[in-house]
Amino acid sequence: MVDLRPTSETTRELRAVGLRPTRQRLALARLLFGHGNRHVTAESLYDRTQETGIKVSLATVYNTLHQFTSAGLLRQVVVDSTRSYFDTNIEDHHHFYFEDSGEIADIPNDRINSIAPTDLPADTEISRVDIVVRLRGAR
Amino acid sequence: MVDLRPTSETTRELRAVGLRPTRQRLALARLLFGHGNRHVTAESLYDRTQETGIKVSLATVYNTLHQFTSAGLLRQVVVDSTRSYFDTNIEDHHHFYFEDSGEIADIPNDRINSIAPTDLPADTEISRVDIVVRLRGAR
DNA sequence: GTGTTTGCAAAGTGTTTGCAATTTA
DNA sequence: TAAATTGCAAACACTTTGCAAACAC
Repeated sequence: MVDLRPTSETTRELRAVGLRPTRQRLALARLLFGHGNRHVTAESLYDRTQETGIKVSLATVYNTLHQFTSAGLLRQVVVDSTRSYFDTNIEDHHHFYFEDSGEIADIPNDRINSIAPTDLPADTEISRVDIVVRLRGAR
Repeated sequence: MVDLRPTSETTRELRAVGLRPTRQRLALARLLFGHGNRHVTAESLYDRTQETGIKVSLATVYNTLHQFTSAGLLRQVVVDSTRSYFDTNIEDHHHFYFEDSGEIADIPNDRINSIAPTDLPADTEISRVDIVVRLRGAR
């Protein structure tokens, strides 16, 4: 017998990457992917769930962010050695980091990803090139 | 009366940046600056003090690394959101990060530091541009 | 029903801090 | 001796984990 229940877009996307579409994962996915590119920390995402009335624990937010990252739905951004940032934009691009506020933003019209150092150490391959333009001042 | 005690190079350098040349700071400075460029974490530097028989606490290693950084003798490198790395090379340059081992190395013949995004957000100025080439494989 | 996921609280990791004792100048 | 520095242990911030209860299929 075929399952005829309505299946949302998000439900399908989670299934597509092998994750059960649980209530918590669906809610987090909608927060993350429903409104353009986002840069979040576990804490900031958890805060949004609380404001929105979503019932989920902080531990589950951490776990879910990592599961989404492993599944290729998110990318982790390293700019600060005290917090982990996650980016919903998984395309090749780089970041501004606002030192004063701790915020992150994608560098628009990013033309600097053609960097490919030729002299790599023996037996290594590039996993990724991260460029962070650290800014002082507004925002 | 003039102080005629022998004053080492390191002693003078510490005084020059306004830090009292204490036994601990001298020993750490010698470990850090005595043998070419180094990339250390507080823990790795502390381990070296223990091997070398230098008596210093881990808290002092942390404090000293930050004091040296504020004084411009070290540069902090962000590559991993769990550990803080410090680099004795304070010139403008970038890094390889060996994901497998957690090690850092300067990118040799670094010709990629001329990146200066033109479209900066309003009222900001560049504090620094960090480029990390993340590698998988050997080392 | 069976295996997966969740939530909680406890444990973990790297780092910072308060303060008395020590050292430097 | 006055001020700066150290070491210790306790506190901290962020993150991960163990396990029983809840959930998805």
